[in-house]
Amino acid sequence: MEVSINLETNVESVVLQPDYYLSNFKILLSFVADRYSFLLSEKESRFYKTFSCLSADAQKLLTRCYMRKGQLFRLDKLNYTEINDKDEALKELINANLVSELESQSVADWITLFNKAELVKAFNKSEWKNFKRKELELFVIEFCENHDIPQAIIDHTILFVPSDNFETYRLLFFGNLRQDLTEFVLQDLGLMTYESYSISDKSLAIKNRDEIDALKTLHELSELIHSRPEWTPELMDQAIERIPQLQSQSTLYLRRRSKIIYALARENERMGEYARAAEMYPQSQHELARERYIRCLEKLNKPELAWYELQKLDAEATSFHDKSFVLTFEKKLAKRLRETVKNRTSFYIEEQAIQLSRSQRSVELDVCDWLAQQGGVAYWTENSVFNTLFALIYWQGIFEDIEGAFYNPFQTQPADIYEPLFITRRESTLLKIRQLFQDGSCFRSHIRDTYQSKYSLACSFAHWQMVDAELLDTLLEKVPFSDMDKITQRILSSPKEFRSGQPDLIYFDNNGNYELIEVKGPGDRLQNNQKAWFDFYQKNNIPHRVIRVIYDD
DNA sequence: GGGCATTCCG
DNA sequence: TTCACACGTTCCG
DNA sequence: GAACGTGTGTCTCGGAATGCCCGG
Ligand SMILES: [Mn+2]
Ligand SMILES: [Mn+2]
Repeated sequence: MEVSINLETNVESVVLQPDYYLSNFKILLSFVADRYSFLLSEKESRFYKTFSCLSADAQKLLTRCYMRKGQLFRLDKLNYTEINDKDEALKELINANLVSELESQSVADWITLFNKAELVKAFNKSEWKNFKRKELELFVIEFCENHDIPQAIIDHTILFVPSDNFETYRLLFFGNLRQDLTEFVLQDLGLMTYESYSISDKSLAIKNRDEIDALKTLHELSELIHSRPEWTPELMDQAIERIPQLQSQSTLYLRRRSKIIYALARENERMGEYARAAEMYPQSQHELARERYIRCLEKLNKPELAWYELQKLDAEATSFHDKSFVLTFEKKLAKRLRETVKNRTSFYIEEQAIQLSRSQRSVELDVCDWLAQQGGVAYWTENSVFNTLFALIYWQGIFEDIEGAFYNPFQTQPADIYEPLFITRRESTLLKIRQLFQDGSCFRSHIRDTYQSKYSLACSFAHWQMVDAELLDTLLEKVPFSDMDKITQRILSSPKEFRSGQPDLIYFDNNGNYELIEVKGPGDRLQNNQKAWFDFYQKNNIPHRVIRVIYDD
């Protein structure tokens, strides 16, 4: 039986209104004003009122600025045909205190707004022409210390458009600061379609005022870390100083704070600051924080404490990663402390070595071809196959209207998907789904129905382009339901831990069998999360293989 | 002038 | 705003 | 072998414009 697919909407046929972005911006503002007014400061509430009273031109100009990067703009670069009277709009915005002309004389503020040619010309220094951007900036800065800023620069009107109010609205609307107004456009153009869950009045991303400021700070720290700066002790001090100390049980807040603390502590390790790192890790709920903490204790010459923490971790360890860490690290510590270690069986798996001649393509594709020569067909899918099946099977649970799970219209997964309570909150729905499978015959139609009705809807686990209708048919035909069920149940038990680590290939031979195959190049080895899956396959009689490629040179 | 990254836009 | 994976180097017992 | 750092392809799309660098 074939799986048919709804045709996607024709992207070309969609034409947006000239003021599409203003409509979207207004939707965002009113959504927040309706749901979160109890969190807004006086200033933020006034912002909404003030904005609403502006002329359409002024609203458009301000929104256009918010859509751009940064808070400083050259007036001559703000050109929009749909704005009738830019100068009048600007006057309005300045009167409303939403925009001001830049007063700062600081070079660093305006220098990025000019390109090299403009700077060379404005300073009338043709000898600077061949400098690289970085060098040129140094000369400009030095020159401005002793001279007036050239008229050619001053002649440009530079606008300062503070975005802190908008950032608050954006944070409350999305529940994060990574999404922005382009979400609306992508949806309107039909490039992205979201599941139509309902968002109740009580389903809020943030519930305390203090969390707003804390989350903003965490986002700034996250951007700092992501920019990979040169970590000097001073910079690190400043960063750590900024970590919010707010006591809140909000999982959103704790998760993001834990991530920042972990990243900064890890950076302290690289700087050799093990003592400080060891102070930080216990404050983080990051899944690797306990391991790093113990490593730091060992570096700090506290093997007894490290041993104690390691035994504690061993008793509580649930993840394969923690267990294998305990296994290797206790040997190292035991030697030092003359302790004895329990005899544990470590993971082992046989590899099949094959010899191939070098090609231009990836080793995975080489093995796909090799398998095809043996008969049958192989797909390079990594995690996408079983994550997609997981989504298809448990879709109704994943997108169930649970309070707090969905708080903006552009989510690809519920907010609590990585929490242990995810399953408990959806217990009855998940049970109903499982009951469908009691007689073992309904699962195919359940999966097919979901595939057909939800096809192309955005879900962080569903990879529609990777698992096309043909592959889905093959899967349903060749993979026994009991295997599919075991694997997807495992993903359900901890989506965060088990959404990765699945092998490279899925292979279907000519005798109706399937097999999960990990390809390893000459210098590559199984990673921990890959071992965890193979361990699971071994214990559950799921067909699996590791193929080691050797190139004949 | 080509190659590449970033930004803006719909 | 990654994240998942592969690959190369260094270090140590 | 263990541990670490880094590179690469996914990136929520795809095109146009801009800016920078580098080699001819
Ligand atoms: Mn792989
Ligand atoms: Mn592989």
